[in-house]
Amino acid sequence: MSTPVVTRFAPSPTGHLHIGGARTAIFSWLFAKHFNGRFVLRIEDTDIERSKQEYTDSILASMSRLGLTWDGDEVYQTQRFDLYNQYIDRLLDTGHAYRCECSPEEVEAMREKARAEGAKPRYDGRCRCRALGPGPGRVVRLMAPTEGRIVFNDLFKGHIAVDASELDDMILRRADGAPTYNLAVVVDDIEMGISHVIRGDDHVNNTPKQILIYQALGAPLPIFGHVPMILGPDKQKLSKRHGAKAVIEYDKDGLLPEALVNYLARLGWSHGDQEIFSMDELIQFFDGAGLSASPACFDPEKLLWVNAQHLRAKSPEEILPLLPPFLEAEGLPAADTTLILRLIPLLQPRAQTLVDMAAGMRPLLTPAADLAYDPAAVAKALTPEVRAHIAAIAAAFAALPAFDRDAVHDAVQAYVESNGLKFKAVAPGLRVALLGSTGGPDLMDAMAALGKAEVVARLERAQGM
RNA sequence: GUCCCCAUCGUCUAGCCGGCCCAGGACAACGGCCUUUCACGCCGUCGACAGGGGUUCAAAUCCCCUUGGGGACGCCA
Repeated sequence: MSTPVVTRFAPSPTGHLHIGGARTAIFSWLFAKHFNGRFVLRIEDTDIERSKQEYTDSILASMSRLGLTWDGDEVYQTQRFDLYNQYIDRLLDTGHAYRCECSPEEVEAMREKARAEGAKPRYDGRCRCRALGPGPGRVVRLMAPTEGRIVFNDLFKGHIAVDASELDDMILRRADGAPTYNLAVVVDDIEMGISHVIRGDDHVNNTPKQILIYQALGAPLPIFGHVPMILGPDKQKLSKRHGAKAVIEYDKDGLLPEALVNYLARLGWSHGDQEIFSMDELIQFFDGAGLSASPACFDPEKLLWVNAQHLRAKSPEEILPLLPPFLEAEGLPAADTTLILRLIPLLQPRAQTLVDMAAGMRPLLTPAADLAYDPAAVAKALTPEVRAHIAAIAAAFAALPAFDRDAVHDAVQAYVESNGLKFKAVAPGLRVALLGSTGGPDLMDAMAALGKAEVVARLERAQGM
C-alpha cells in the first residue's frame, strides 16, 4: 500500500483570495481528489500585523464557493507556537541550531558587504561556535551545512538544485520568541502528514531552505510541486488593473464558479484539445502531469468564453435561482419565475455571463407601458404601412385560441401570405414594436414566451410611438 | 548585483526519450454560410518553433551560449 496523498492549501489571511492563489488551491485540491487523498487547509496567520479575521472568512467563503472543500478543521498557525518551539528546542538540543545575538543592523551590514562583493546577501555565521545560551535579543538560527548541493525533483518543474553556499543560517525563532515562516511551514507539513507540498512558484527558493530543516529534523521529505505564476495579459505581474480580482468579485460579474475553476485549471495545463471540463473531469484527468513549467498570462476574453460554454450547458432550472441578484441589479422584476424560466433559453446563446443574461431580459421583462423604444429603429421599421400590418396581426393574435410558438408563427405566416407579402416585410417592424429595438432573441420564441395579452398590449402601444 | 526557474501563433496550449510537423487545437481578430435582428452554430483566413552555434543522415524536439521573461534573496508570509 502506497502512502496516502495529503495536500494542503496554506494562505495567509492578509487579503482576499485572488485568482493566483485560487489556481494554486485548485491544482492542490485536484491532485488530492484524483488520488483519493485528503486536502487540508492551514491559515498562516503568524503575521499578526497584517492578518485579519475578515480575510480568513473571505478566503474560506471563496474556497467553498469554488467547490474546493477541505477535510477536517482549518489549522491556525497562531495556535501552535508551543509545537513550533518544541521543534526548535529539539534542533537546539541536537546541535542543529544555535543562538545568535547579532543585531538586525549588524546582519544588514553583512548583507551589504556581500552585495558589494557581488555575492548573495547572507548572514556570515559569526555566532555559530559561540554556544550562546538564552538571552534577550537573541534569535535561534539553523546550523546549515556550508557545502554540498541541495537537490529535489519538483513535481511540475523537474530537477532543481541549489548550492549550499547560497543559503545562510536562517532564523528559526525571532528575538521575540515567535517562530519564523520557514520553520512553521516545515513543522506543520510534517505534523499534518502532507505528502505533496503543492504551492506557488514564489516558494521554489524557500524549498532548499526548508529541506535543510527537514534534514536537521531527520524527517522524510514530502514531494514538492510548484505551480507557475499567472501574469497579466501584458506579461507583467498580475495586478488589479488586469482583472486580477478577488474570487468573490467574479460572482458579481456573473461568472459561474465552475467556469472559473475550468478556466484557471486549463491555464497552464491541458488535456489534449479539450477546453471545457466539468469538476469531475478535472479530477479524473489531473494527475500532476502536463502542468506547464512556465508562467501563463491571464486572458479575460477566454474566461468569458469558457463561462459562456458552461452557461449554455446548464438547464434553465439550474440558472433560474442564480438570476435574481442580477435582475435586481438591472432594476428588473424577478418575481415571475415562470416567465423568466421561459426566457432563459432565449438568452442562453446570447449571454456570456449572468449579467449579460439579466440585461438581455430587459426588453422582455419590462412591462409594456414602460418599454423603451429606440427612436431610430422606430423611424426606420415602423412606417405607416407596417403599422397597419401590425395592427392587423395584433387583431389576428387576439383571436388565437392557443398562443404557442407554432400558433404565433402560423398566424403571422397566414397574414403575410394572404396579403402577398414577404415575411421580411413585417418582421423588423414587428420586432421593434414588440421589443423596442432591432436586436434580441427569435421573434416567435419571444412572443410565445411573453404570452398573448402582453404581446397584444405591446403591439398596440407601439402604434402610438 | 547574486541565485533559481522558464522560453511554440497576440493569448492558452499540442508536439518535446529526434523523422508521422513547411507544426495541430482553443480564445481573440478577419471573411463567408445560416438567418426577421442580435447571437449560437458551421466553414475558412491571418498567425509561432526568441537568436546564434553545435550533435545528427535528420532538431520545435538533444547540448552550449546569447537575449528575453518570471521568481527569490527579511527577526514578511
